[in-house]
Amino acid sequence: MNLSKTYTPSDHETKIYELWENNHTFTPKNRGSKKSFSIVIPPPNANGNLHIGHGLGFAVEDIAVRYHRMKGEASLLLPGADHAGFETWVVYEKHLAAQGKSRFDFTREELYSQIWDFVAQNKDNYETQFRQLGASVDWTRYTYTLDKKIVKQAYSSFKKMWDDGLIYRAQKLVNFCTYHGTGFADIEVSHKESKGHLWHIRYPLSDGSGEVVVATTRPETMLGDVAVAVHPKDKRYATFVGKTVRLPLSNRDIPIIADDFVDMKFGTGAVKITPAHDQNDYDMSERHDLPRISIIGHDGLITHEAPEEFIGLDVVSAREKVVNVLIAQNLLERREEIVHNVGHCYKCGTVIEPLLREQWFIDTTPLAKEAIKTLKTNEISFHPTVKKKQLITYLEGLRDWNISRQIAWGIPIPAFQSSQDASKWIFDERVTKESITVDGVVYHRDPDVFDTWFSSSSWPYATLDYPDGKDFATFYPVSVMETGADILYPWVSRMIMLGLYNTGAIPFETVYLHGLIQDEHGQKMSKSKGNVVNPIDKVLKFGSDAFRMGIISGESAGNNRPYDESKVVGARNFCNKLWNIARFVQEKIEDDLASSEPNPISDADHWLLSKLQHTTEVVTKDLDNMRLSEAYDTLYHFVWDDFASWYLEASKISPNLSILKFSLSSILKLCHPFAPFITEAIWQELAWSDELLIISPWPTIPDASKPKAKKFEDLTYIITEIRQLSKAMNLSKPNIIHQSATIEDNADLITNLARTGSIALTDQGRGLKLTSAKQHVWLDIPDEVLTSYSKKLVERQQEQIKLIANFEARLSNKSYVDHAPQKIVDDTKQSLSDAKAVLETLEDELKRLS
RNA sequence: GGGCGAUUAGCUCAGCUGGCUAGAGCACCUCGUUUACACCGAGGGGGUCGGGGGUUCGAGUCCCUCAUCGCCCACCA
Repeated sequence: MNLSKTYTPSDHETKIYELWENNHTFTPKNRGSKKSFSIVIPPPNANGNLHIGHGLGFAVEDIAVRYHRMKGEASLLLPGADHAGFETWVVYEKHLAAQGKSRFDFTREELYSQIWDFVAQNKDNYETQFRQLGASVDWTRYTYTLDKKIVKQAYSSFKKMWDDGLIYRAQKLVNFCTYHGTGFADIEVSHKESKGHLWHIRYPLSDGSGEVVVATTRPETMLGDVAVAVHPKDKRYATFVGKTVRLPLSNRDIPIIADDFVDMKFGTGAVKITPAHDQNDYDMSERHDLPRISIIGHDGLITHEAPEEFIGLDVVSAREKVVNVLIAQNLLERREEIVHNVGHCYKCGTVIEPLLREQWFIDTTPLAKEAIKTLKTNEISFHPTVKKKQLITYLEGLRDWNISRQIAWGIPIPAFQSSQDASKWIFDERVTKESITVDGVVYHRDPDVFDTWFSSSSWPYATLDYPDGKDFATFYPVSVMETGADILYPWVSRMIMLGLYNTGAIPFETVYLHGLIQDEHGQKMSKSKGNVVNPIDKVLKFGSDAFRMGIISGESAGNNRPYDESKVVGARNFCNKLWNIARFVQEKIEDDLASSEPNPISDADHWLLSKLQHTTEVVTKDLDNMRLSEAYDTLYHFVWDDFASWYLEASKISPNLSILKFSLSSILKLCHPFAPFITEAIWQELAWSDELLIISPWPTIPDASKPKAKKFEDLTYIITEIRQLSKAMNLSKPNIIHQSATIEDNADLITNLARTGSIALTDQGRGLKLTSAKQHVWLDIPDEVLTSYSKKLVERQQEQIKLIANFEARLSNKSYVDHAPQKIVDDTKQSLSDAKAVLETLEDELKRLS
């Protein structure tokens, strides 16, 4: 074996990943075992590069899967890629624009196939990045969201809902982006506070007996007004209800109606009603049976429904012109500045227009009801728990889901419209045909595609070959759904609804939501701000293991967190520590290939074994509960502080090869889920190891002698105190005298670790007595030297006095002694007597000095 | 307008069901070439856990309230 001084990740990572892959270690084994563990990866956009959120997500997922794999469970991490309908569409449109073209230059089929190729070009890139991050995904089960089985599932979900009457087609208001030319679900609209105006416009009564002043933020929509509404109890307008006003500009007579919805306190208390361009007004039109006049088209321009002079204007120009005409006719009473919420397209920022359009909708009421019921019975656990409550609240207020999208890139909706009766639609999967003939009637294909979230709602079981696949039987429900907290509503909620609806079972047992990684200043990362941290850059710079440990360090479910490179650096250093620990152990063991069971002899051996046992228990429990950061922290300190700083140092005096071997092996196993590459790289170098670390069993640690472990523990306190005192008094190799067999037995150890001079037994103590352990140990120093330390002694004396007062007060409180658990009271008594002993020692020394 | 979260060392954060004489990493200070590691070793300084009130023998941890910051949802024209 020949390990270099520092660990160089790039020398190993590619080779190690190939080693795992070539040995098919990612494909689940032990299918017959009682337990299985599965995670299906939230498929990243096949077209894009992985971002830091994926880096975090994969780290969490891969740690969990590697742990369960080592526990001997059939473990699956299923990789995938998302065609990401709208997201990719946006990218491709930019790509077209760069070539001076647009979507209007091609047919839908042409676009679809062009984008297919465009995405395929990036596939290699994408898979390379998965490998660089060390994700132990089973490539044989790689699934693309446009794979046949996923499309098939989308169609069968659609058909089932159609048959169950949950799918309906209706002309309703749709959130429409006029730039991208497509509608969105409510949840995809991004609301932003914007400055605007509230315009007060005079609407004269048709009979000339007066006027009603309405207040609106969108004067141009008055071209589509069909009524004016007031509150039924509003005395100001009581006599107006039932009359009509002559709508300015359009010169139509429209009724004044009464409706509870109107807020008397807002504006003038009179609202103009434009059902085709406002959700509230639409709802009111349903209640009062009002017509709907669309005056803004899907192109964002004023339609022919409007008066001649406005036709073809965009919304902004139309607004300006309407206002000018109103001013000219003296119909504008005043203008008020206000701040209100306006919906925007989350991609391009265009103001979303609510427009009338025929779309496919899912009646979500029964689906949400089932989901809420399931959530309330705690069948699915959440990290963090608070998200479940939020999800229930969201589902309780859910509106029907518009699943039609007017883009070319996506799964075509398998529905055809009758050429004879526009209201008649049939389900048919022959979507590659523009029209089909059924029973002599010609039907035309719906040109729209599904909302991507609709097909991805079935991801947990469609990937596992629902309903008949072996994987479905073994791995469903998925053990952990790990994803970003930001897609709780659009994705997680729908997977639960659709999973229950389609399979009759929960889609996953646990939801783990990670927060957003922000830049180092807590700002959201975005390309436009130029503050994006590329995970692959960090992998190349610090190593894959360092990146993943750095990124999960401090991770707590659901919390957003700034990227902290110092954690990655710390993790890189930790990797190097592991490397050098291995070098040291290998050097001691040399070619001793005899495999031997751990055979603890010295106090240090017992101490190390008991620490290792405790660490293993804690780490196992934390991993079971997805407390990854805590597990990592525990391991880090065990490896660095207990094993390297104490045990290895002690081993320099008298090495126990069996314990060195056993503990290094155990450490590599425990660290493997967190740092897969370096642990495997070391494992492959070890003379005594066999097989592959990735599939070796999770460690079990034998019991050690508690009293012996305690003896070493005391030694660590004594050594630390000697170091402290030496430093404080600037001593070089102080001599030690004592009356302790433990010290006698471990004199060499103390000499080396505490850098002391001679160590000798004594009848009579002198110098400075140590206070950290029960053994009688003195630093053999003259009183003159001790005097220099007296100030510190007084400080320590004061501390002890305070402590003692504290403990005594507690123990003299009868309520405390009566109510607190016995163990707590005993501990306090122990602490008190310890503190008193320390104080006594300190006071003796001070007395002598004075 | 509703809902949720956060506020602990200079920075980023742990602290799960109340027992803490409050922790970690980084940063900072001092010393150190002891043959695994300077991506290191040893030692050290630094916090009245946002303010106020309450429950309790005991509160960073539970409750109320205020303040500040953040996120999400919502149809105030």
